[in-house]
Amino acid sequence: MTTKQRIVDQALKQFNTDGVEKITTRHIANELEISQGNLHYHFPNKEVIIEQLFADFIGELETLKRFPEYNMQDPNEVIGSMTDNFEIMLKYQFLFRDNEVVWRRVPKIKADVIQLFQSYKLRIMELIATYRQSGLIRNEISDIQLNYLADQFVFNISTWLVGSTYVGKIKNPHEFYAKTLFRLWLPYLKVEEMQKWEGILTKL
Amino acid sequence: MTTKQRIVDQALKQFNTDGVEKITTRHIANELEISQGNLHYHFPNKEVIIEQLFADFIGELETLKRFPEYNMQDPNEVIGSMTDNFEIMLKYQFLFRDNEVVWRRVPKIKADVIQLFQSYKLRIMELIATYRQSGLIRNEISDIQLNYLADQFVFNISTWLVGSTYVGKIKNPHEFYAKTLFRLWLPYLKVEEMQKWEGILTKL
DNA sequence: GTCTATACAGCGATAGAC
DNA sequence: GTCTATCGCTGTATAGAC
Repeated sequence: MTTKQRIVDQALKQFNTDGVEKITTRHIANELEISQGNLHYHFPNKEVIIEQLFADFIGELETLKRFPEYNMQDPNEVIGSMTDNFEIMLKYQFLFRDNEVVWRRVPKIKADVIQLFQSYKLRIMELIATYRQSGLIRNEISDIQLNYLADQFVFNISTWLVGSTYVGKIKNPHEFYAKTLFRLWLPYLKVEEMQKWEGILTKL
Repeated sequence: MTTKQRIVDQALKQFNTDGVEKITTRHIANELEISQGNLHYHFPNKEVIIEQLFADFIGELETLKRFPEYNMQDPNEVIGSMTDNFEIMLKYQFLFRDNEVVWRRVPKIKADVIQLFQSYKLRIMELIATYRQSGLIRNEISDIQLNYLADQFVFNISTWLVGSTYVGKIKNPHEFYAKTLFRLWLPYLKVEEMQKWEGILTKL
């Protein structure tokens, strides 16, 4: 492994555990037992390390299957899709837990993250439309409320890493919160479908 | 106004706009046109200022009417109750936007905030039980799902200030998100009730 | 209570030897 | 590519005069 890669890996580790504002280039260098001078040879400053980590995050997201490749009529695949996404977010959790700190240092990341979640909303709205055409969704639910449902999905996706700290430790948080996210659907489904989906959930 | 109070007010202002990790005692003193030495006479360090602000936050929360004093059968009062809470959270928003940074500096605040939101969950569960007894809630909804609804309320309350930054600027965010929170109820209500409540919402 | 002055530690960044 | 040495800046904290 190259020194450059070791720096990135170690930075991620320490950002996640100790916070991006506390960890300095010195801390990272010390932990790796290399000199600061060496670290600064590879990265001129902390911002560039953060940018690299964000690029890695986006890169990993793009290795995932795309929505159309999942069979979203199958609840298990829906949960699987969410779990995959959440696992990557968990790996780069400092980007979301300390989002304000990161954004103040590297404003470009804010714009990119916002755009990312907006694209999620579009995909979820398409999914809702599909479910509706398939007759899964209750007829009494208004369009406004369905748009709200999409907002709630995005809201949960974008803030679960913050909200989870209020709840406490969980073994596999990415799996747990994927299932939690899935529960958002239930009261919007027709009764038979709701009970079927809830059955799947309790068996997992 | 005493110097001590002026320091607290100015600190809150700058923490909210520029971030608690960036603002130092020097910044606050400069902005107030007093010396650092003077500031340190009143507050030994930044942590104590933060603790003071948190105490003020709790103090303001306690001036609110308590749940039983609201008529929670009246949707308008439900929204009003949420709006009141959100307004105070908005005033002290750095505590929630930069929660991790604050907690790393003053760990006690983390424990207190977690406890606060847990007490919210209990109150919401009581409210759900009341609504259920009044026959407002759909019979098909399982107990697990109702517990989940309470979790969703707490989740939304604890993270709305984070989630709102992903959405964009809004004039009166505390009002807007109180209404948003209110919409969580709708798909859990019996149809006639749901339509009544949704009607109230669109009129506001 | 408020000021000036100062000490001290830690961070970011660079120069220069190997 | 890696090291040591060092500089300038900023943040925290204290001493002492008024």
